Amino acid sequence: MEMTKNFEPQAIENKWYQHWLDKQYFKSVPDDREPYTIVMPPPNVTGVLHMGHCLNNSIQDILIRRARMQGKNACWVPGTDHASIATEAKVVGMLRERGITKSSLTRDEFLGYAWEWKEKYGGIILQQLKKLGFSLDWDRTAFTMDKDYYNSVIKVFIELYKKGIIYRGKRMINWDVKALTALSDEEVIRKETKQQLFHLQYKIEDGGQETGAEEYIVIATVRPETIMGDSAIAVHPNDTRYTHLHGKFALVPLINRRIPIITDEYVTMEFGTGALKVTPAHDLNDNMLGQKHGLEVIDIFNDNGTLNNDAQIYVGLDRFEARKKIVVELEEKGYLVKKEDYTSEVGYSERTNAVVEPRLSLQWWVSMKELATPALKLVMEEEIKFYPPKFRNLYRHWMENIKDWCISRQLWWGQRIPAWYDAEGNYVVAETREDAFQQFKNINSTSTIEDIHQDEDCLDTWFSSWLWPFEVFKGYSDPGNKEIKYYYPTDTLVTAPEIIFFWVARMIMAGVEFMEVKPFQSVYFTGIVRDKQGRKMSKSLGNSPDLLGLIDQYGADATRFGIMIASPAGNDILFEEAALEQGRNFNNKMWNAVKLIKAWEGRLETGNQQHAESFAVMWFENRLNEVKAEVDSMMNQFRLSEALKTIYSLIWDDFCSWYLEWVKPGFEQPVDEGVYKKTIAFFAELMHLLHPFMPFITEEIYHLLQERSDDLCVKLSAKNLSTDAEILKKGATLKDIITGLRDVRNKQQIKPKETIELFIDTANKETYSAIENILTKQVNAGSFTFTIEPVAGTISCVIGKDKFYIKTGQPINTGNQKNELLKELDHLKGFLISVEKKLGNEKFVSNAKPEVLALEQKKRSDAETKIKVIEESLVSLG
RNA sequence: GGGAGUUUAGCUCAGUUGGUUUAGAGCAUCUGCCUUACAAGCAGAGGGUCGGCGGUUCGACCCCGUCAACUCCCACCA
Repeated sequence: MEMTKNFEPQAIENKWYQHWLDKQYFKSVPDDREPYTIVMPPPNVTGVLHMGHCLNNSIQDILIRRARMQGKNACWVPGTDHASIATEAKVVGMLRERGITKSSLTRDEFLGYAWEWKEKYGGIILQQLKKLGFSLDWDRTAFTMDKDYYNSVIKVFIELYKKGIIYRGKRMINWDVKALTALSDEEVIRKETKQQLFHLQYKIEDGGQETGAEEYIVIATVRPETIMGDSAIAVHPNDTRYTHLHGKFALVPLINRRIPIITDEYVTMEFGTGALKVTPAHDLNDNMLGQKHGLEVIDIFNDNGTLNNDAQIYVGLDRFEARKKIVVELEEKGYLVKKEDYTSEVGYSERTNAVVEPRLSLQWWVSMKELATPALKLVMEEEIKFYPPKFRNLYRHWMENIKDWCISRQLWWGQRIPAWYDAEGNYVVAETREDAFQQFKNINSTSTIEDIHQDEDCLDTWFSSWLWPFEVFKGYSDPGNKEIKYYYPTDTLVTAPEIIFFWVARMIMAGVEFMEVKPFQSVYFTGIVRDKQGRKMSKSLGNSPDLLGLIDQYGADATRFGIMIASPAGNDILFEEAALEQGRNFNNKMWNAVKLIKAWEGRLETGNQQHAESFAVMWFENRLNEVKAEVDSMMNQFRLSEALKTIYSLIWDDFCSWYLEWVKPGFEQPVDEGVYKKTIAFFAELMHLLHPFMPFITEEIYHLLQERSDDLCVKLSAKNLSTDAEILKKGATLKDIITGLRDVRNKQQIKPKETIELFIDTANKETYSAIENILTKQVNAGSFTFTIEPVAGTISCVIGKDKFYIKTGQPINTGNQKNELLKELDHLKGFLISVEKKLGNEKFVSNAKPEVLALEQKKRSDAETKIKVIEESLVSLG
């Protein structure tokens, strides 16, 4: 069979992915095996594949494929999140293009369009994931708005309400005065904005009685139009400028309302005048101060940002118009003492670009304290392990300072809040209208069933995704079913640290609350994918590479390699296309190794095995086992990037550069069949080891190596075998000698094709019997002779404790050689001095552990021997 | 403002309870090779007072203190 010059991924990727699907290798059903479960963090249904997904899911696929090959029942659940805000925005945008406004539609009409949109465009990302070879159980594809899932979210709401954990309350939220909706913090964009800071003076009530002059206190504000909502003026308790005013009252300009002067350490003395006007209805911090000091809350705005009756003046005027007018009036009446330019961050609505108005509003909340306590404990006691562990601190800090969770959103796309209101404004929480009606009757409401209406708002997306690890197995909607009992708790959650609070923490809470068991054993936090300059990849910077284009160009395996090789757990990864090139080159390396081995097929012989070949086979077998154990240990610690590097080096260096060169026959020479079979077996094992990282090429090579009826994808790992340290050491020595002699050849500028005569002065002749043939082949030596004295007219060098003499046809550059030896001698002498210093130190000798002492002594004697050998060589050089 | 983390070769990172030859890898660089698997390759090499200073110790990349630089998270200084 003819193999292409280089590996061509496109040709084989679709073939194998389809084959794996046809064979249902990714499908999981409960059985007797140990389960290994991962639930994929559901991407937004509107999402398209980017680097973050590639990294995240590559890691999951590596874990899942490895578990599958270890004989576990691997189950990886795909799915998407309805992403209420993002999706609703997309649908609104789509409607706008068609000339339809959301406000012209009924809720049902809008949802009709939304579902239509979801069916058409949603889940593109899932198709894209297939391109990367991810072994997800597609039959399990879940969606947070699936019927059962939706119902579970509603039932969870009702359950928590009944437990008193969910409540309705008036709190500060971000209000969009154009869209007339609350916004989540994520939808608020902060922008540096040029403003003016106004210094206003408030008259002190009964101030300046001693002097007879009127007394004022000056505050600084960027929002003079809100003074009518002021409830206090706050100063720092230690601010001596205002000590005499503690406990007094001031009068709000223009409306002359009497407000107290309070003290609070929150006030920064250095800022502005050190006096702060407190407007609890229109500023989050002021609201906090208001609650603390029991201040009145005066809301002076309507929903649309105009002033209401409580403002008393400028009623009906827009807030910014009112600002202009009130500044003029304040100035005219002498209240404005100073005006300065000032830049600060102002929040704008992501969708309407309106300046966000902090506003008190009735919303639904989840009380977090009682949910957080057990969830914190699980992580602190390492019942749930975090990788890397530094995130435990972050988690603890947040959980200990947790705030209640606002879960209502003024959106239609999502689970509709199951709260019902009667004509009198009473409310109940119920799954259905009928149920709600019954409850109203019980509280003697006079409303008819037609009078009552459901809450218009829907729930925060995270209020559905926090159920993900168990509800994908219907753990809540069908408690105790076979699947939830088998798959839950899941094994590893792989996610970004950015959503540790939004999602990870809440899943832990939900797991404990509703399943009474933690949702996963461990959490692996990935890094953030950055560009070469360390910038976060983002749409606006335009620095996100075209992932699908890269896959086309380099292949899925190379893409996976490129992103995994540079991503230690929890560290950000700097993405470079060069890493993908490295992956592509690695593919070619393996591809060409297959070509080499396949070329031997026609010239197999039996009973021709050389000493050298059997050493090579023995050595590689041990080396392979050694690395397999290392890889296992790294994988168990989630050191995936290191594991991949280790496998890469095993294949490229140990297998291709050393082993294959050692067993490679000369031109048109026969190959021993035993060696050939062993080589095929090694290669297959290497593919097995690499498969979780690079599934396509490994499966392809596995089948190219020999006709098979099985597939690598589901091939079970063999037990790890023990290794023979002696053979490994001998192999390492052999490598050192070969490298050392090649170095001499290079430095002496001996042409690669020129053969040399090699003489060896060694105390361990028997060591060389096994490796002699390999050695001569690898350094292109025409002869190999033992000697016990220097050989005249040769280049000498010392490797380990053995001396080598190289005879060549070329004239010898003794100067070069001498310099090399002197350099080496210098290094050794310096080293010896440091060791002797240590051994000459009485305290070291008496304190160090015996094995450390013995080691130092060995270092000394080794160094002494080497120095002696080099000095002899120098003497013979003259 | 609070908290956490990072600082080791030109770049990206390893370095596992302080002692395993005066620090390792990949990429990049340099030198020599179109050697019958692979030039997207082969062979070899160079390159680091482990951020600064101080301390503990017989011994510090590793432990402690301090300073500096950078990063992230939380917190809407009006």
